[in-house]
Amino acid sequence: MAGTDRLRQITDAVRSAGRAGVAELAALTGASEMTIRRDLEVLAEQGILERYRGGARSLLLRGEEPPFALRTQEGLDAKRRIAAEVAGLIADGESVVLDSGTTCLEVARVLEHRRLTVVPLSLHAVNALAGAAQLTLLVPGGRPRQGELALTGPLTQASLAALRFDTAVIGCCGLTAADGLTAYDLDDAAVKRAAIASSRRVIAVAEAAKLTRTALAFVTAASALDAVVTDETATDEETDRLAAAGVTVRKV
Amino acid sequence: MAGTDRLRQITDAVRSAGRAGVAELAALTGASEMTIRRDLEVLAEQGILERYRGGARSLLLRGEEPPFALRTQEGLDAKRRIAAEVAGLIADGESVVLDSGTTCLEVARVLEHRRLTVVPLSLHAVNALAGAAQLTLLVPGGRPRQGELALTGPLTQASLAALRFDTAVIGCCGLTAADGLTAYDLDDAAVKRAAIASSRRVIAVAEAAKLTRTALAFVTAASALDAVVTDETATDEETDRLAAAGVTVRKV
DNA sequence: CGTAGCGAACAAATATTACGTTCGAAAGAT
DNA sequence: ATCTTTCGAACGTAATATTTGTTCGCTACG
Repeated sequence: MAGTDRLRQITDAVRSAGRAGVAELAALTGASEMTIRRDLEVLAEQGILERYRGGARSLLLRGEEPPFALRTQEGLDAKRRIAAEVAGLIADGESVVLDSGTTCLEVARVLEHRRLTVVPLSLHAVNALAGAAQLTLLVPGGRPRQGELALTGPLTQASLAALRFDTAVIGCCGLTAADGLTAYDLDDAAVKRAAIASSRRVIAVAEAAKLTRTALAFVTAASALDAVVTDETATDEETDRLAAAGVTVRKV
Repeated sequence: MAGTDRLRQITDAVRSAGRAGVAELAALTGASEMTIRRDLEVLAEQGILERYRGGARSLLLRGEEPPFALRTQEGLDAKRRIAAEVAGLIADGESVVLDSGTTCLEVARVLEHRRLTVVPLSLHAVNALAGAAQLTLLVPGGRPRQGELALTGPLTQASLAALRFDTAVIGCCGLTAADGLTAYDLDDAAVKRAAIASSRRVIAVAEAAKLTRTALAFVTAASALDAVVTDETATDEETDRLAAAGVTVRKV
């Protein structure tokens, strides 16, 4: 799909200016106005922007998390490498709780043909694993959040409380030695905590960018993590601080 | 896809004869042997048949339930009509538990844009409803059964026990006044019972063919049902008996 | 060790999707 | 109320993906 690139352009333009006109976007992308309108329709459906006559305004507040569909594409290579590394840390036969988020989705894809018990906390991962014959898939209950399809709420908490895992693979929005592992969404954070509480070992996955960020909801201190897998662009400064907190850090 | 028709032909031929050769199937369908081999590969992956050198043998035991992918297509019209009728019986704002099975999947599709709280017992229905903005989707926990993707097990039971519904829409494998509502799978039957136990009103959906069948696992007596929606090809004989048991019967 | 069947690789045909253009209708401006 | 602009449905075309057939070296089985 050549349109993906254009959708990105439109999203960026609308987000940075707050709003943009159809003609303007057509000139920017080189596509016809009709195509732009169709794109805007798609993006509006994803909740990324809001249409008005003649253009669209951004619904993405600065500082807010960009939508899932966008994040899946970003740094895909790094995510794949991280996922492969995580897969290497998990032994056959283990039971694993797999957090929501795009990085964890890549982990799901890598685990598809392994002999494991996996409990994914996002429907995206559930779908990725639904066809796997070897793997024992267990779905926790919960309310899927729009777009993200992350399961949260009392049903999720109850499901996790009823289970015990060898390993938790946890994604995050921010992770620093000082502020610990943080998330944007409070409900998500509660689920992550429940997953960690039911697990013997915790592996956090975080692209380099996240090691310099702190999000709203505190999940757990860095010292509670057993391992962090990040990508090679992470600075030693950050990773050394995590290592000092007693975490095994892997850059890939 | 023109191939769907051919897959059906192959499935039928292999099932009725027990096994069939590649050349034979190529002659039957008018396709090349290579195409037949590819088809057999697909069907083998779905667990419908088993390949051997020169052909394939059926894995579908007589009397056993055919796989999900096949059943979705069968009597689709009747299922759609039944689904529309069920949708009419449900008022906005209700909370609904929606059983697994192909007929209930059609019900899910019809409910997509309604303002309801829906708890589907199959991941197929979950996926059909995941994009719906109006609708409050709640996923029960559980272990998805291969192909069917029906959620079963203690997690499902626990999720259902924690909820109360206005309406349960229940599918079945067999439904007669004498034997009640029955299912092929014991775990499924347990989930159906739990769903019924948490619901104020129970609507059963059943194509006409099911009104003459009885499957292994007993779920509930016909008298426990509030309504049955079936298609027009159902005989009065059957529907009258159900009506006599105190069930409202709708033929569409 | 020969032969029938297999499946990878390539090529052709076909279906699907994306895109642009036109045009009648609707929204907003004057 | 009228005019202008934008919208989106409908259609045709181009690009792309999927399906199907053919060839050919390889493998399993007799």
